[in-house]
Amino acid sequence: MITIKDIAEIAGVSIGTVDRVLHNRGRVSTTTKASILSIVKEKGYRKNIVASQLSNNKRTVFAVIMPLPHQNDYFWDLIKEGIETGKEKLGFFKIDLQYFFYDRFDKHSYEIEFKKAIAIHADGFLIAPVVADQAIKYKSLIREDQKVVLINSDLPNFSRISHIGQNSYDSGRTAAKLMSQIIEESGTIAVIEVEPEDYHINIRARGFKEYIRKNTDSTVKTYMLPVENHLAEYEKTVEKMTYENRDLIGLFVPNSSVHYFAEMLKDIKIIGYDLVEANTRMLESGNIDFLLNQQPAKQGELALESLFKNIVLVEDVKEFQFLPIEIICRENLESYKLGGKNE
Amino acid sequence: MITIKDIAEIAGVSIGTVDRVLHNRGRVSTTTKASILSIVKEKGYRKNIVASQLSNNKRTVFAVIMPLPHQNDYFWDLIKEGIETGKEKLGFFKIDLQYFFYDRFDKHSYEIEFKKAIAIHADGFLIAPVVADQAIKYKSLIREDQKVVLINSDLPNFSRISHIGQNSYDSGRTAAKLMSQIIEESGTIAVIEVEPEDYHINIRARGFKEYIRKNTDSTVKTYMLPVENHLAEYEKTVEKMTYENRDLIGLFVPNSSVHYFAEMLKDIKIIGYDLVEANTRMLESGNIDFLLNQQPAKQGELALESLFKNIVLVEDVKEFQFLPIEIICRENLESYKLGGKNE
DNA sequence: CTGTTAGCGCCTTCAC
DNA sequence: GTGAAGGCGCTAACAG
Repeated sequence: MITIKDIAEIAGVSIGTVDRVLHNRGRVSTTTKASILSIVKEKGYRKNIVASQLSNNKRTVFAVIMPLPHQNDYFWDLIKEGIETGKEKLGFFKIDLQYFFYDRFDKHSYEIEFKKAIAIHADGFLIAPVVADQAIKYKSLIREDQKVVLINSDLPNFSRISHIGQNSYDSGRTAAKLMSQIIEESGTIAVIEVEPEDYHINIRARGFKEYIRKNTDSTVKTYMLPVENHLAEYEKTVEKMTYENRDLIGLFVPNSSVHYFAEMLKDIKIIGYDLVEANTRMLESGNIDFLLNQQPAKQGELALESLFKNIVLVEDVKEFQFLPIEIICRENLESYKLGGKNE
Repeated sequence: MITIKDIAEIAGVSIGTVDRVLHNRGRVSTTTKASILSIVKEKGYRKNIVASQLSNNKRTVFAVIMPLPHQNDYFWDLIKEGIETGKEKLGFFKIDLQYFFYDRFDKHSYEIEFKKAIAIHADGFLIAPVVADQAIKYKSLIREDQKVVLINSDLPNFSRISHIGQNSYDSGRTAAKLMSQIIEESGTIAVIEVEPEDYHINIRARGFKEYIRKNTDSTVKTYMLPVENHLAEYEKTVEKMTYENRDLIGLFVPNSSVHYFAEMLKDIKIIGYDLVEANTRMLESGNIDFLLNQQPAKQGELALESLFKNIVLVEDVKEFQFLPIEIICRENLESYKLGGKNE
């Protein structure tokens, strides 16, 4: 592995000069610059980040903008954990994390937190843009040289180095496949949808419905997820669902709120999302048949790793990083709880 | 973060002395040693590996001892890939990998390769001890100060810093749960077992059988996996299986050879293991219903990471690291192929 | 037994 | 424009 000193020697200049052209700072005569660059290219020079980090005294700071951890049944807490372990792994590299949690149900919250994040002049942003319209509205506050990674859901025309998430459509289809296997005969299957802003959730619902229609004799019927997080609202929805469909055999809830429904519904097959505490309990008790998982922790970890790779190591990062669609039932649940972090 | 220099200052000694006690090299008076250690503890000193690596000129070398990558339908190649990406992530840290591939079907191969591995005086060993008896027989050749990580299967009384694998019993139960869901009525389910030396495979079979017996009305019947990898042998087994059981409704193959069976058997439900090429093709075509995955790549990566952590960073590593039991069907297969490494 | 010193490869400041 | 020099934190060799 060639070093900056080697280059200097070959070019017949000092390491200071080499450094200058490598970082595009200070003035260097065009001739020496060209000669240095050609050596760099020819010899395949890559900077030694270990040395670089040691010497470099500035810390790189990342702003994490995401919903309050407790929202969506603590789903976001899992993401946060992953970000944390990502930082852990980066060990002695000088990176700072600053969190900005917004209330996803409060219209103004995103703006407030986002502007706070802008103010710290971070080198990179890790954003979970659940409130799509808001995220798009303020995105121009991010400077060109600040890198962003979008996590969990993607946004069109949002300039970012990477999006980390899951293929929502296939995920819905996977749920449908399972549903079709576990129902004993055909009937009506209820599908929950959500407010349009959270569109990747609805894509799951679409994948589910299209699969069921194409591959089974069952019918699907759509119900809206209560906007207010009150038990009474869920009860109303469940009542309506059961009243309207005497032949109700299954329910698909494309997000973490499946446990609310599972608690009230017996004798039908239920498939939902996310290994949040409330859901895993229902899975264990048998009220929920399958949960799909989107590896929130892994998403967080990958997101941080990607920012680091792009900003600190100055390496390219894949524009899309889709994680596996994980299927969880009672029998393999334990193996997921441990998550490779046991004992 | 406190540095070695800070400690020296506080203790009123030179950094050389501090270094000596931290590395247990050279003689240091008991008093100064005690005082330094107390400061270390009190201030929570952790060595800066970035600086350490930069300064340290010796490379640490790991010996990887595993079956030939192409064996078991290229399963081991997946493990190897994981080890490789693990190394990739360790980037500029000076670690060397040396592979020693043994032929798992050749009695003497393990001994030969293992002795070669011993000869390089590695700092750590990453061993996949499929041939349990051999591995145990020669383990004493490893020195006390050499750390070992066992991957894929574990060995009793084998002194190792960590075992990385999967809970075989639960994995069998998970397969059984799926089988019980997809069969339409009861009948006979064939289960394949293997030579006893590969015992974790048979534990899967046991988990499967016990679940089926307890939770369904179906019967299970055991057949042995052909020792010789000839198509004719598989054909014989399949013939026997179908001839003996007119009501054959399902087949469980607890390892990667499921595709041989799937190719010949129609109209029954089939569950097997591992996302090797031959199997994923059968999953796509519908001949196999579910595959369980044991994250071979992740296993490899974790194993390398664990060695690194323990040897280079001198940090503790969990003794058991069990990975999730992953369920794959046609609909989520694509998401696993990408494996977060796409685009 | 203990202190000093010269690097590891890169970055930054200062002087010419 | 360019070079020289000091330092990041740790290691290892050398001198007492």
